Amino acid sequence: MAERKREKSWQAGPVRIRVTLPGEPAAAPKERLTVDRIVDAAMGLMAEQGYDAVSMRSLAKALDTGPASLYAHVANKEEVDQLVLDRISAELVVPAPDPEHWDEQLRQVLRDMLALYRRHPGSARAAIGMIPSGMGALRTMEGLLAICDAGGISPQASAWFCDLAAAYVSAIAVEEAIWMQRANSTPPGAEPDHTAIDEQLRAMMEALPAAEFPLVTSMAGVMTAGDGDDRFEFGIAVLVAGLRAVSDTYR
Amino acid sequence: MAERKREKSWQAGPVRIRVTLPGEPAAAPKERLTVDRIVDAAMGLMAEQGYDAVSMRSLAKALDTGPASLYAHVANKEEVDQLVLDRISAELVVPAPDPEHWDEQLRQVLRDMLALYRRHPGSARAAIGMIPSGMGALRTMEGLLAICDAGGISPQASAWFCDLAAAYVSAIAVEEAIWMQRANSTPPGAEPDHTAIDEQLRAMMEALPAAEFPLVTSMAGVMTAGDGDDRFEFGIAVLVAGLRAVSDTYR
DNA sequence: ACCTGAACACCGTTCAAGT
DNA sequence: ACCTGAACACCGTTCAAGT
Repeated sequence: MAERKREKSWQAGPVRIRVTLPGEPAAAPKERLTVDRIVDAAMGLMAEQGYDAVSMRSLAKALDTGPASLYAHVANKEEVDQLVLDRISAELVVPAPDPEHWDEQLRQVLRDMLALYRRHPGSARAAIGMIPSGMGALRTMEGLLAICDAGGISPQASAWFCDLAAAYVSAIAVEEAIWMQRANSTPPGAEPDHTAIDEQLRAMMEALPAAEFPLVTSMAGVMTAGDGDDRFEFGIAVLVAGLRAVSDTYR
Repeated sequence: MAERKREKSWQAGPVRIRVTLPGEPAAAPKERLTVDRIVDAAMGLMAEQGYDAVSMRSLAKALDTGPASLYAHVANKEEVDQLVLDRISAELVVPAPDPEHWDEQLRQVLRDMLALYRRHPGSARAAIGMIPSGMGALRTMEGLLAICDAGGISPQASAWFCDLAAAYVSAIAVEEAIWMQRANSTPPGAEPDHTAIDEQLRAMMEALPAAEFPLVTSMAGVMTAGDGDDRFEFGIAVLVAGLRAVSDTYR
């Protein structure tokens, strides 16, 4: 880690020569703080220890300074979150629209969005309540609109669908992130262990008074069936089928 | 407030007689701490100042004790959130299923869920990542399953739809709550001022390079159209129509 | 059994001072 | 222009001590 820092400091910027006197321990030539380095550190902390581990103070420590130094480069923690999301969303590629397969394309983009959140554990938590105004998010929107258009979906329905889909995917991602953190000692990044929690949940539902909860008790199995992917696949199937069904009434 | 406390302390529990010596200032006879009073205080703080204003410390201050005292009645902050949600969810009434109007009934329950979150500002934030295991949430599930069943929806689709719907509604509610808090000085509780934010967002989209963002720029108007209710109405229309369309493939 | 004060290990943000 | 130390006003939780 410290090794990588030193390398970079030789690559970037004007060369800074440092004379190390014989006895003196080779003090790490402190690299200048930049927005990019702050974002790098934030993503690293998130990936390793989850969203809650990212604070202005932990960030500063990771960058080997005090928290106050960060404020010369970012306005506040919210801006850090925004920047992290911008960086991440650049990874998503939306395919050119194919009118024959617009619905499968739509579902695939939603799958890719969830995969993106999963690939960057903690990022979903940062996305809560964020208005997606970064270039990456806008590119994704443009792509989604193009696919909807190719599918003959009305503009109003397409536009609102972007909202709906983003809300759904991020909600699922946040849920997963929190479960993972709760089922602790699991390293963040892996998919949450649905089966373990579901087993408990199922037992709880079955133990409910059948008179008051006839359906929940009898359907406990089906309610806790499937892993995260199964449920997500159902979710995006509902969304896209619903969009098709509703499109004409929102012209 | 101190007045109300004194009243209650005379009503409930064994009578406690307090002799006040002439010169002594009439010290408020401190009411015993209970889980209910903690939940009351939490809901009050949330309603008045939003979710972030509820901390174990602010809660303790509102109850006129130190934070440590709370831990005799609740395990931690998460349990407080859980208890608040349990309390709130008891307010939701799910109608008896009417096979003729199952889809409208479903949409109405989702509307009521959002209304519930709005009526208790901050509650949506508490719901993030919470597994709905309280009695209120389970009753709501039972009701939703009954309506789906009346509509001929397959059990697997019904079960997963409960998840999907809950995720969507709470995501919207959280979004609204955060926007409201950001558009500060607005008292929590009212609907967020969509028009103001959307005007800005629309201008931003229209200012984008048209070559790279042909659809976003040309559809800026339609993308920012409608208030929260319009968008939510679209969302639940998509959800319910999608459920109908997809039901048979999930048997 | 319930409550308390004090402490521990944290937060985000600001600001005067340094280089 | 950029960085720093120190401070301000907070967090959740624990724990020994009191009643």
